[in-house]
Amino acid sequence: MTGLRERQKADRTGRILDAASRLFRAQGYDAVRIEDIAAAAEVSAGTCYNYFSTKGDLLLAIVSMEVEEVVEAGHTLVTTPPPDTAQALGSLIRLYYDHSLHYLSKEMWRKAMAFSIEAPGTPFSQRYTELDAMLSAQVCDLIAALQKRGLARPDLDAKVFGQIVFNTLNQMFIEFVKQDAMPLSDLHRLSDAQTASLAGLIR
Amino acid sequence: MTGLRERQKADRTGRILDAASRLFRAQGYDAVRIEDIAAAAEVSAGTCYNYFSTKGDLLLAIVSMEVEEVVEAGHTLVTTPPPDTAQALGSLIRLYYDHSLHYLSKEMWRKAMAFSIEAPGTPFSQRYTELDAMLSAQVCDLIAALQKRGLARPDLDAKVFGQIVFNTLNQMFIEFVKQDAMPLSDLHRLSDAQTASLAGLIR
DNA sequence: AAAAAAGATTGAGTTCGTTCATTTTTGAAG
DNA sequence: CTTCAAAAATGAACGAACTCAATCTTTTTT
Repeated sequence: MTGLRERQKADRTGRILDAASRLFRAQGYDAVRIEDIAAAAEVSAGTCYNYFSTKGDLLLAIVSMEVEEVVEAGHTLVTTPPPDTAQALGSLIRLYYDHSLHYLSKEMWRKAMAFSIEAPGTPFSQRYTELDAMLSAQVCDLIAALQKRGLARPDLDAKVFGQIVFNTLNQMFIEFVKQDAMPLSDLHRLSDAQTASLAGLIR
Repeated sequence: MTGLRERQKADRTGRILDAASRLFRAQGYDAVRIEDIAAAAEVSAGTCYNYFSTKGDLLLAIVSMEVEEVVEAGHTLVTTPPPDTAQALGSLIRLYYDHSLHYLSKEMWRKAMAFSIEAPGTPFSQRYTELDAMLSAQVCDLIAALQKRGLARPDLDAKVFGQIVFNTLNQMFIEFVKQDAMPLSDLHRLSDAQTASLAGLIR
C-alpha cells in the first residue's frame, strides 16, 4: 500500500518540518528564508509550497505538533486531578506554560498567534484553532471532574467557567510572549494570583 | 510657535492617515500598496516610512483612533450605568461591538490584532495595547460602580472580575472577526449568553 | 542676505515570499 | 519494455514592503 510516491511525500514533509523547526529556533522566524529551509530539506523553494500554503502556515504546522503533545500530557492530568481545586488548576496551567518554550521561542509563538488570527482559513490555522478548542475543553473537563469529586460548587456551569479560565490563562500567555524580557517565573506569579482568585469563585 | 515645518508635518500625517483609512476600507488592507497610499496622500512612498514605521503600524494608528472614540463613549456609560447588572454590562459590551465595524472591516481588525501581537514594540502597537488596557479598566470601573450602587456582590474583586469579563468579550470578538461570514447579531447572541452567566456570578 | 546646518523628501534598489510554465519523476496500460 | 498520463519538483520571474544615498527645503547663524 505504501507506494514510492507516498513514501517520498511523507519523507519530504518530515524533512521540511524538521529543517524549518530547527532553523526557526536557531535563527528566528524572520531571519530564515524559505530558500534556506528548502536547502536544508534538500528540496526546492517551490516544493515547500506544494506542502505548505505559506511560510506562516508552515510555522503553524510546527506549533500545532507542539500543542498536540501538550493536549496529550494534559489528558493524563485531567483524568487524575490533584485533590485540591487551586492545585488542580495550577498543575494544568503550569503544564501548559512550562511546555510552551520547550521547542518554540517567543518569537515563534508571536508569529504563530498572529498568523492564526490573520489567516484563519489556512489548513494549519484551522488545525491550530481546533487544538486551542481542545485545550479549552480540557480545562472544562477538569472543572467537571472537580465537581464530581465534590471539590467545586456543583451549581457552576463547568463549560462556561472552564472557558473563562482558559481565556484568562490564554490572555496572560499572550502578554508573556509579547514581552521578550518577561521570564517564565513572572508568568507563574501572575497565573498563581489569578488561579487563586478563580479557585475562590469555584469552591 | 507653529512653524511651517511643523504644520506641513501635521498636514502630511493627516493626509496619509486619511488616504490609508479610505483605501483600506474600500479595497482591503492587502490589496492596497504603500505606493497607492503615498499617491493618494500626494507624498512619496519613502515619506510614509518617515511617519509610520511599517504598513502594519500605519494600520494600527488608524485602528487606535477608532478605539479612542470607543473609550470616550464608554466613559459616559460607566459614569451613568443602567440600574441592572446584566443590562449595564450588556450596554457597555454592545457599545464596543457596535462601534467596531463602523469604520473598520473585519480584515482590518484581523490584521491589526495580528500585528499588535507580532510586533508589540512598534509605536502604535504600544498605543493599541494601552487602549486595550483602558477598555479593560473601563469594565473594571463599571463593576466597581455597580458595587457602589449595591448591584454587585461587594466581596468581589472588581479588578479581577473586570479583567475576566474583558478577556471573555475580547475572545468572542476575535472569533467574530476571524469568521467573515458571522453576522454581528450572532456575536450579540453569544455575548448575551455569556453576560447572563457572568452577571449571575456578580449578583 | 548669504551661507551653513539641520531636517525631510525622494525614488531607485534590495530582499524575500510567492507563483507558474516547464521539466522530471512515478505509476498504469498495452 | 515502451508509451502515456498524472503528479510532483523546479527555479526563474514577479510584486510589494522596506532601505538609503542623494537631493531639496526649512531654519539658524553670521
